[in-house]
Amino acid sequence: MVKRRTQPNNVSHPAEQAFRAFVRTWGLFRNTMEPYFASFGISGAQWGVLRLLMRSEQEGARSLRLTEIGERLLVRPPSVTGLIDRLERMGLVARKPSRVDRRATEICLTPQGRRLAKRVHRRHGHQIRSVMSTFTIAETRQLHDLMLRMAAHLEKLEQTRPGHEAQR
Amino acid sequence: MVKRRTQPNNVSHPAEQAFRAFVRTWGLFRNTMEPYFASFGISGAQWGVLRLLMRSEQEGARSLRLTEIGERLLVRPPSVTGLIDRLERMGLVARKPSRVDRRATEICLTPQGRRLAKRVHRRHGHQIRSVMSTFTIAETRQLHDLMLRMAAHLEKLEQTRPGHEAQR
DNA sequence: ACCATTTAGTTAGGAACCTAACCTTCTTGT
DNA sequence: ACAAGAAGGTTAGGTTCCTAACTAAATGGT
Repeated sequence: MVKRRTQPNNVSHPAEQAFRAFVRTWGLFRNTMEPYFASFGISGAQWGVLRLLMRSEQEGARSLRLTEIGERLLVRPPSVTGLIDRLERMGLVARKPSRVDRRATEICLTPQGRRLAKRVHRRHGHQIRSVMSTFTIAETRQLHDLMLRMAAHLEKLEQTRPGHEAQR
Repeated sequence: MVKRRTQPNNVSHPAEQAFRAFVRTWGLFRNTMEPYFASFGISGAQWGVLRLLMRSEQEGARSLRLTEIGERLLVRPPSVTGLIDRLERMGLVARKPSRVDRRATEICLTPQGRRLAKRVHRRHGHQIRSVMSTFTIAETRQLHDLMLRMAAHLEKLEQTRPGHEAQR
């Protein structure tokens, strides 16, 4: 019985420690953010959509397609369908058929959705700075840099993953 | 109409940039890890449970309570119930009533669950190092440190949050 | 001793993800 | 021109999370 490539018990590779810390921190982050969004009557994912629509309005685009929303939020089409269904039922968002492509649906904010998005946006900077307030500016930039690098790496991994032909 | 505490359009605070990068990276991370776990026929959450049980076996404790599992995985009791239900149905885990506390249930690995956990564990180091392979060792340690600090901060925030009496 | 509270776990119902399979409509190769 | 394939979106069914409300057992104060 040969022991190979195995760390001594309880002493793991630095990569594994960082990996676990990342997972755990995400859990705590989620547990912090969801109640915050709930205080506005929405979820984190819903804020993602509202924010995206608000942004694209500011850039002159009045609406987005489901597919575009999914790509930007890293979520697959069926999830977007459900997300938009609920936002539409809440009166925050509206679907309208695209003129140029009869398969496509355009999503835009309703006036009520726009008001809510602005209300959240006004408080959001506060919330973010509160969550990030343990870090100095230098550390914040370090984190930003590490996250961008990791994201780029994961995107590259995804492209080279087997069984990855036509999807996404 | 006074503009206060608002960043010029599209140029956000460093904290906000890091925050967004963290969220986006998590999305990519999830999209990488879930298919990996799926190749073993389990989910990330299920691996969390199997790993915890494997660890506690190594430390001499043959079983864990639902509540303990939930605390360690940062998940609430009803989620643990469902998670264990499915693992039990898959034959990877078994429930048995505690002798010392008739309210409590002890969860332990079945032989099949133990075999699977070991099989995943053998590949897991590889997978982790592949995900983290963009980082130098120094950067990995930096990430680890930042994550631990952020986790500690979020735990502190949680304790000072209003409406937080007897839960968790 | 006994009643009130706390703790362990479950159930019910809802949101956010996923894959697989499907219908339409657009695009493209011949 | 037209059939094959790609692309936009939905439906079906499953997992993982949540809160609220519940049962049963343990604990603790008087």
